[in-house]
Amino acid sequence: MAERSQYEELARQISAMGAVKRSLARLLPAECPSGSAAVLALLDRYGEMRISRLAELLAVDMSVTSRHVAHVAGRGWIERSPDPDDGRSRILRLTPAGVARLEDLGRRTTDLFAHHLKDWSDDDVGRLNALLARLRESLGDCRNARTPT
Amino acid sequence: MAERSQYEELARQISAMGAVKRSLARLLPAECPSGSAAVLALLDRYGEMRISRLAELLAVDMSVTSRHVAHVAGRGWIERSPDPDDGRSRILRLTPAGVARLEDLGRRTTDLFAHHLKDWSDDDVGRLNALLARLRESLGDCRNARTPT
DNA sequence: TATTGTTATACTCTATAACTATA
DNA sequence: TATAGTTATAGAGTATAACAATA
Repeated sequence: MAERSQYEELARQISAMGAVKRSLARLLPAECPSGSAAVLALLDRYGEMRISRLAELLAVDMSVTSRHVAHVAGRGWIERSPDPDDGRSRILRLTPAGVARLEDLGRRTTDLFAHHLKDWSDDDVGRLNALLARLRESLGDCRNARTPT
Repeated sequence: MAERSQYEELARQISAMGAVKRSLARLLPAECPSGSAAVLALLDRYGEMRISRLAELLAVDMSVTSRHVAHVAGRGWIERSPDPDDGRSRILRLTPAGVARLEDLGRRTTDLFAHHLKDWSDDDVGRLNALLARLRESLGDCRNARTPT
């Protein structure tokens, strides 16, 4: 259990990550905004899946996911085939064009980090990745169990 | 210098922080959205300042900052006094009502973290805070030096 | 002429709710 | 009746550009 002031500092840091996120987003071509890029990245990492699963991984509502998916499908970066087990669903899968697009995106972000994070060690980046993953897991179920005003 | 795959993982983690940020935002009263909360927090931490300085700290355009400031000023949480050294500027300062509002916000976020981050040590939280601060510093000047498409 | 700040406009991302189709 | 997905609508946050006032 950490001190209260550390929690407030953490809240400030999280809030300020928006600026970092925007830096990354500015790297992207106008045709492929960050929502689209996230869809492609997850399909690459976890393989084909349905929209509901994608929405879970993105941690956004299914309606939002549906729009992002429609966007990338319209560009030919993914294909939607019928789900043999459930007529209501379709299976999403990267196309070769989607893979190519994703490789381009990976190159852009890698270039940015390689330039600005020159003095970070492999371990530094790994530690940050691990802590962020843990943070998301710890806060993962905030969505449903809360006390708003 | 870290490996390429770690950079791509970092990009994914940063992108996914949006969900964590929204969890925090859902704690806030409707009257005080996250932009307003950030203004109050920075004025508390750094003391009175002008809009342009606030925009720098928020890492957001001055036009955006201007709107957030108008919102919190309208609620009486900050006051704007003329800048004796520059007739174009005004000095922003927390009011007692703003301090009270901020204390309430701090209580909410602290409660959330205390509940969900029970198994985090003081050092864990401190390490994450330090790494996030360093990340923002390393990427701090991305805004002006880039190669979009 | 340059800078501080404000406002108008537009775009992205998001959630809620209503709706269709299938289970 | 319940679930997967889509679409319409609304709201927050942001950037760009045009503008006012002062330096």
